[in-house]
Amino acid sequence: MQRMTRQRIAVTSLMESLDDFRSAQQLHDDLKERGDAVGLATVYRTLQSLADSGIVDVLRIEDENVYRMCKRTGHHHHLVCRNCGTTEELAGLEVEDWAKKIAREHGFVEVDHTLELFGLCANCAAE
Amino acid sequence: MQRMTRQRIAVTSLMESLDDFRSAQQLHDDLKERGDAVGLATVYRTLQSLADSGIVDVLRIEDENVYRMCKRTGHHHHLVCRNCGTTEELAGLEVEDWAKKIAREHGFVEVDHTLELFGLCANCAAE
DNA sequence: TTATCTGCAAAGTATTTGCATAATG
DNA sequence: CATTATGCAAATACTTTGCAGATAA
Repeated sequence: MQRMTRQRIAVTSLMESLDDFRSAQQLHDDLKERGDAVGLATVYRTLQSLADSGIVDVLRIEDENVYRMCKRTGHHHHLVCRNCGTTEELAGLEVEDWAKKIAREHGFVEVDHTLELFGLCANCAAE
Repeated sequence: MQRMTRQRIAVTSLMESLDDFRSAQQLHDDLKERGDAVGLATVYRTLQSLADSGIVDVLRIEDENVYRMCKRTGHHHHLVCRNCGTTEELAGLEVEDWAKKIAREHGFVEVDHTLELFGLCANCAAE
C-alpha cells in the first residue's frame, strides 16, 4: 500500500540521520540542501503517513508540529531540551499507573494521555 | 493595567457561567447570541490576557485552543471527556515527583511538563 | 486628558487539498 | 497498465496585527 518512491526514501533516510525533532519545513529545507528536493506537500504527506504507522513521533512545540524517528516502540514520552532539542525517550510506567488509577477514580474509561517534559539538558545548563 | 471594559466583563462573565472548554470562536458566537457581541479579535486578546494571568486554562485540542475558567489555582492537569467535554481538574503530585526524579536522572534542570488525560466519562460510556 | 482597548479588515502561518502529470508495482 | 504518489498553487482555518476611532481612569 506504500510505494517506495524517491521522495519517501529521501525523507526516511534524512530522518534516520537526525537525532532531534524538526518541523516539516525544516526537513523540506534540509532535503533541498542535500540536493534531494521534495515538494513541501509531499513532505507533509509522508510525515503524516510515517506518524500514522508509528514510525515517527510528533510533538507540538510552539504552534508547529515537529517530527523525529522514534527509537522506542510503543507508547512513550519525551524529555526535550528546550534549548538544543536533544531528546530522551522515557517509559514512565509510574505515570501510566497513575493515569489508570485517576481514570478509575473518576469513572472514566478508554483513557489516553499526553505527557511531555521540557527543560535544559546538562550541556545547555552549563553554559 | 487592565481596564474593565464592557468586553472584558462580558467574556469573563460568560466564562464563569460555563463549565467546559470552548474555543475562541465558540465564545464569540455565545456572546453574540447573548446580545453582548464582542469582536473576535478582542475575544482572542482577552483570552490570551486571562490565560497569561492564570485565570483561564488553555488546552490544545484538534488544531485549536480551547479555554475554560480554572477552579484550582496553581499548576494542575485535566481529565477531559472526549465526547461531552466534561472536565475534572487534577493535582497529580505523583506526576510532579516523577517528573522531578526523571529530570534529575538525566541531568536536566528547569523542567516543566505538559500532561492531559482524555477519555470517556461515566455518562458518555453508559450510552 | 491620555494611555489603553476595540473593531474591522487585512495579513500571517502552518497545514491541507484539487488536479493534471509522473512513476511504481 | 492500473493505481497510487507528486508537485504546484490555491484554499483552509485559526490566530495575530495595523490602525483609526472609542473609552476607562
